[in-house]
Formats: sequence, structure tokens, C-alpha cells
Amino acid sequence: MSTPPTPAAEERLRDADRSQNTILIAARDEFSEHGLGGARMDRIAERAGLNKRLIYYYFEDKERLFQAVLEQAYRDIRAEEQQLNLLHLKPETALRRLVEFTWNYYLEHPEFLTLLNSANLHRARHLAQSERARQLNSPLIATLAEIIERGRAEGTFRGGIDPLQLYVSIAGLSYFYLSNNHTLSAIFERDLMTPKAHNERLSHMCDVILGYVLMS
Amino acid sequence: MSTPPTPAAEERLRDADRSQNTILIAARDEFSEHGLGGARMDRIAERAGLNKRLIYYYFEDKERLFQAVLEQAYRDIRAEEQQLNLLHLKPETALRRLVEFTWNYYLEHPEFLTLLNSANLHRARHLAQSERARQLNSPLIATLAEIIERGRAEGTFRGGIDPLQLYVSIAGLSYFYLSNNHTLSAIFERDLMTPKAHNERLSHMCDVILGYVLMS
Amino acid sequence: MSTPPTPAAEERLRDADRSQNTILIAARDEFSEHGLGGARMDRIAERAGLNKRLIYYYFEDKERLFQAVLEQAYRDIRAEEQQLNLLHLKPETALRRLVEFTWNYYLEHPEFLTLLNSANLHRARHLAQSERARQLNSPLIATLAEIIERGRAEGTFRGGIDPLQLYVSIAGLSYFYLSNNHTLSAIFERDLMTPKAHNERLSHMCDVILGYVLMS
Amino acid sequence: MSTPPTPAAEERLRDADRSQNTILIAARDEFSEHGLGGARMDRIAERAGLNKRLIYYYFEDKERLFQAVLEQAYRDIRAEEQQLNLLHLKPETALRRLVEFTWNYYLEHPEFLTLLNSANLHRARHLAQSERARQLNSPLIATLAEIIERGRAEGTFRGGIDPLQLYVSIAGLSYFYLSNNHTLSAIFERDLMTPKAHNERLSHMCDVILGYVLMS
DNA sequence: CATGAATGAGGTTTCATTCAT
DNA sequence: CATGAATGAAACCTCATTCAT
Repeated sequence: MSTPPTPAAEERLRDADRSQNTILIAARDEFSEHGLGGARMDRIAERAGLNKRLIYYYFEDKERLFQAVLEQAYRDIRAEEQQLNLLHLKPETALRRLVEFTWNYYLEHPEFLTLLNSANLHRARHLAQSERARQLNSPLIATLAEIIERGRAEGTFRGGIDPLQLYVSIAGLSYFYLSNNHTLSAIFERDLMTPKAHNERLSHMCDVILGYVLMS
Repeated sequence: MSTPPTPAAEERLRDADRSQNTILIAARDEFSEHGLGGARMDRIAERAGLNKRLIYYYFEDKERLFQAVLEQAYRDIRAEEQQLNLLHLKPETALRRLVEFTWNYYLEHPEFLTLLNSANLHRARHLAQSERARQLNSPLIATLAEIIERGRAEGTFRGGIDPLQLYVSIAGLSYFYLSNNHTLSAIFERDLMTPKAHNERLSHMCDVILGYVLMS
Repeated sequence: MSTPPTPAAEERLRDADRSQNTILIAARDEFSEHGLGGARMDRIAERAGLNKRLIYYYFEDKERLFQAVLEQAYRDIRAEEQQLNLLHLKPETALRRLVEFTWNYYLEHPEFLTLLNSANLHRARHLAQSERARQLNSPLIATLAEIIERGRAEGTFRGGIDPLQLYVSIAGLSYFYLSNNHTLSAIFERDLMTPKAHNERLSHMCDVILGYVLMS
Repeated sequence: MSTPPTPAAEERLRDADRSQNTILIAARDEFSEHGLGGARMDRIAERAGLNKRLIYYYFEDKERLFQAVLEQAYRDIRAEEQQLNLLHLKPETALRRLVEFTWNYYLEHPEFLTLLNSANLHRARHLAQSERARQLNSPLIATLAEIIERGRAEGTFRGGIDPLQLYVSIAGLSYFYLSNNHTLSAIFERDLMTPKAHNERLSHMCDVILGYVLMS
């Protein structure tokens, strides 16, 4: 039987973990604010309140740090998706909730949007190099497939809906509005980020998605 | 009226224009490939086949160069939008064409997507500083409003459709798919850029938009 | 006399000795491969399979570690020289054996050559600081003096041979060939490290040395 | 007919050349004093009295700068070798002059020795990458071959002398003494760098080389 | 005896920008 | 209009070394 780790060892371990986590959060913020090219390792260290050298100690270099941040971002959203329990709801309500969830998650996690943009600017090579990439696959696709199937079975949903297309559309409706809100606001001279505007957008998106899936 | 320029002066002017344009295109490519932070003035000069100093001569600095690129990108898409002539078509067909146009433009101008992303990463400050910003406003909103109104009048479209929301949704459906195709492909292990996938997406998007606007 | 150490303490001591030795060997390899400036304490620790902190515990710092490595290198070659027993041989044979020994030692201990180069690059300050420096003096000089004297006495060797000059010449003939073999090979486009080339060099060197010392 | 370059262009060109040369000399000194690993780009810039960035502008990086320095060092010694005109002398005198020249060159160019040492520490990869490597081949080998042949023909030189071996031996006799003078001095507690010691060494080396080549 | 975590100073390199012509 | 040479600031990263246990 192994002896329990001494408090000291435990503490040390926890410190290492804590440091890594602090760095990860600081890096996430920096990358999401400035992009991969504009992010500064110095600022990340400063944000984390830790020595710059430590970042290299744990994450090797900027690229790999970005990769770690990206993986963490996916892990975070997947963790929240897990809690949705959409299959307990009737199909129409489930879709409504999914639209709502997606909207709210993007709204509350603007860094997720910019991180994704950065990842795509770099042609997702950071994901391609990630061994955990496939684990980041959303379980929502399978869930959506079942919801669609049920709606179809009960006669409320139209046939021929591709779950991936639907998923992408639901995401896209929120994503574009929020990710591009600055240019949209500048060009249309209209503030898209008021609570009222948010409610209108959410309502519109539900109408679009349900207008599509529901049998007329 | 001013006197006509001498031939020599004229030629020099044309050279100047040509150089500026060459730089603008080189910069657009560089910015769209690497983002604002990742773009390199050296590379832009190299791409343009012109001396670096000339870029500063015409565009002052990197920021203003990016601003110029952004304005040009908007001018380009607006020029193409002008040609759509949607009001000659019946409302449903007009919407279909708009979805199609948006999709094709984004598909053929991937740099437009990444430029927009960069602009938004920087909170559109380059547009805010642009005096021509309001000229970049899409005339499509007004056109869309009229299409919606006509559809409503003839009884085929539902009521209460906000043209801006619809515009954003049409754009978002294409945008997310194309802009994020690298991460989506990596995570879903599915190639989204085959001609077949493109057709499916376009068809799906039309279904979504029309499913939404058409009276059931 | 001190009381004998307890077995446990003894073992610990042996461990300590072993660790120091392991470090010394790892450091020797690292220094000889990369020079003093290019050597990395991290790599030394890794090579030794021991914690970096331990190196500092035993050797204080990089400079002193290099000094220790250098002293050890001299101690090693002196130990082998001890075994030569040149005085049992007749003068000519003794010289032949010395040339041969020098050649073989350098050939089998390439690290010795690069360590010496590093030491000289730093103007031998590591030896100057070594209290054991004078112990590193080669006993070969005295031996050589006696060999020369005997050869002179028996009438086979020429007069006026300075043992130190002869020693340096014997060393230099091997040293230059082996230490500079990479540049020589590159420039003369000829592989100097084949067994055949080695034999030819050894034979040539004996001819040179004996051609010099022997009365004609 | 091309017009002569304007003074301005000429000046600029000369400045560029001059800057490169200044850097090369500063780098040579720094590399020879500290080795490749110990050399500091900062110090090279300071020695050259030029901006550090300029070094990268002209030489790309530290490795390539070292390569350029090495090539220059070879070019320098080859240039001096050209002037020897050994074939005008009788064979014995020619060899004497070669020994003398080699000794003096090494004595007056101690940086050449340390540069060679550094090059060899790195396994001459800087030469291997040099496209001009083969041009650095010493013409002395061919000259030596002819001298040997003439000495043999006139009956003063022994047969079977390999010019490359002889060249290496002549170089090695000077090289070891000068390159390792610090460790030798430290260990033998004897100053090898007095004029008197130098004369003795030169005299000894001539005796060794001539003792070898001359028929007894 | 031994170690993983942490650091400050400094290293190489890069970058936007300017100079001089 | 156009250019090659030059620069200061700052970027990423490395290194010898120390801390805390």
C-alpha cells in the first residue's frame, strides 16, 4: 500500500497545477483580446502574476500555449453542453433551448469566439497537432440527430434535416452577430449590444430555426 | 477647371495609382493570411515587388494601411451587391438569390472573412476612424426591407421580419461555415470544402431562410 | 583514527561519490561536445540522470564544474602515462611507443582534445585557479629527458634535444590531425578517419620523430 | 555604354561594403575570443560601432555570421600563402620558409587558431554548408608536392613523403604550441611566449621537419 | 541525499519605421 | 517616384541559478 502523499508534496503538486491554470487563464484572455500574433508573452506573465520563464517551463512555447488554451476552451464549452439534458424535453423545446444556450454561451464567453477566429486564421493547425482533437467533438451532433428524429417521428419536424448543418446554422446565427458586432455596429450605426437588441436577436433566431424545422 | 496634366505627369500619376493599388492588394493578402498582428510590412513590400519605404509614403503606417485595405474590401463587396438587381425578381426568388450571392461571394473572397475577423478583433476601431464608414453601409438593408414588404403584401411572407436581422442571419449562415471551416473540419473529421458539401450547404441555407420567411 | 562509519552512512557516502562521478562524466561529455559556452547545465543534469540542484550542491557553479572536469581529464591521462614504463625499453623503441601512445590516447579520448581547446580558449584560467595544477604536470618530461640522455650516450640520438620541445612536437603531430580533422576533411575532401588513414598517419609521425632524433 | 555610377550610389555601395567588413572583423575578434557559444551579438555590434540589427540585415543569423567569418579567415591565410613563391627556392630552403611562414602566421593571427578550434568543435558544419568550401583548399599541397618531388630528384630528400601528411605536420608543430600555450604554460610553469622561447621553438621545428625529409 | 518549482538577467532575433540619396 | 542602409524598441526565448521542501 502506498503511503498518502505528504502535505508538502500535495501542496507542491497543487501549486504546479494552480500555476498552470493561472497561466492558462491569463493566456486565454490575452490571446482572445489580441489574437495569436498580437498576444504578448510578457503580458500573459503579468496577467498571471507569474514569472515569464514559468510559462515556457510548463508550455514550451507560444504556439503550444495557444494550443493548450484552445483545448481548454473546447473542454469548457463541452462541459456546459453536457448539462443541457435536451433529451428530456420535447423536440421543439429542445431546439429552442439549444439556440438559447448557444446564444448565451457565446454572449458570456466572447473570448471563445475570438479564439476560434484565431484558430481558423491559422487553419486550425493547433487542433490538427492536438492529440485530443477528436475528444473535442461535440456530443451535441448525436443529440441533435435524436431530437430531429423524434420530431420527425411525432410529425412536427420536416424530414431530411442534417444534424451537422443544423448545428452549424444554430451556431452561425449567434456567432456572426456577436463576433462581428463591432463592424456591424459601425456600419449600420446601430448598437447591437443593448439588452433589447439581444432579446430581439434571440427571438429572431428561434423563429428562424423553428420556421425551418417545423412542418408548416 | 484645371489645365490638363502633361502626358508625363499623367503617366507618373498612373504609376502612382498603380503602385498604390499593388500595395493595397499585397497588403490585403498579407493581412488576410496573417491577421493584423501577424502581418509583416516586409512581406507586403515583397509581395508588391515594391520598396518598403513606398508603403509608408502612400499609407503612413501599418494601421492606416489596414484601414485602407478594409475600406477597399467593403467597397469591393458593395460594388458587386450593386449588380444584384433584386427588385426585378419576385420576393422569394430575390431572397434565394441573395443567399446564393452571399455564399458565393464569401466562398470566392475568403480574404474578406478574415479581414472582417481582424477588424472585429480590434473592435472595428479602423472603421470608426474611417471617414468613409457610413458610405460602406450596405444598400442591401433598404433593398431587403422592400423585398420583405412586397412579400408581405402579396401574402407569401410572414409579418414582423426585421431586415437587419434577416441580413445578419443570411450572412451568418454562410460566414460561420466558411470562416470556421478549419476548426469544424478538424473536430468533425469531415471535409466541408468539397463541391458536394458546398451544394448541400447552400441548399440547406435556402431552406432555412425560406422556411423562416414563407407563410406556412 | 576516527570511528568507522556506520554501514548506512558508508552507503550514503558511496552514493555521494557515485553521484559526483556520474555528474563529472556527464559534464565532461557535455563540455567536450559543446565547449564551455555552449554547454548547458540542464543537459548535464539530464545526461547524469540527476537533479540539476545536485550539481550545484557538489560543484558550486558551472565554472568550477568545468575546472573539476579538466582536472579529472588530466588525472586520467596521467594515470595511463604511468603505465608506459618507457625506461625499460631502448631509447628508439621508447620514443616509438610514446608517439603511439599519444596517438592512441587522443584517438580514444577525443573529449580530451576539445576540453583542452576550451581550457585554452579561456586562457587556462581554470587551471590557474586549480590548486592541484602542479600535480598535473606530466612526469613524461622527466622520462623523456632520460630517454634522450640515454640515446645520446649510446650514440644513436643527436645532441641538443629539449625534452619539452620534443614532447610538444609529439603531441602536436597527433593533436592537430585529430582535433582539426573536421576542417581538414572538409577542405581537402579526403576522409582522414579511416583505419587506413590512421595507420598512415601513425607511421608518418614515427618517421618524423625518429628522423629528427636519430643520428644520420 | 553604361554611365558611371553616381557618386551617391558609389558611396552607398561602399558604405554597405564597409559596414559588412567592419562587422566581419568585429565578429572575428569576438568569436575568436569567446568561441561560437560564448560570443555575444551585442558585443559584436558594439565592437563594430554599428546597430545590432544591421548584423542580421547582412548576415541573417549568428551561425551564418560565423560561417562568413570562417570563410574570410581562410581567404586571408590563402592570400598570404599566395605570396610565398616557394618554387623559386631550392627545396630545403623552401621547406624552411614554409615552416617559418606557418609559425609566423599563427603567431600573428592567434584568432585563426581559435576560429579553427571553434569550427572543429562544431564538426566543421559551417564549412560543410559553405558553397565556397572547396575554394578554401590550400594550394600549398600542390606546391609541397612539387617541392618534395624536386628534393627527391636532386637526391637530398627521402622518398615516400606524402605532401598532405607533411603539411599537417608542419602546421601541427606550430599549432599545438601556440593554441595550447596557456595550458602548457600553466602546467609546465614555464613562459612559452617570450621571444627567446619563440626562437627556440622555430629552430626546433625546422630541425624536426628537415631531420625528417633530408636524406641522412 | 535529492527534487520540482520558480526566477532575473540576458540572449538572439524581429519589427515597424526612418534616413539619405 | 523610388530605394538600400540603418535603427531603437521590443519580441520570444534561454540560461545559470535559487527556493522550499
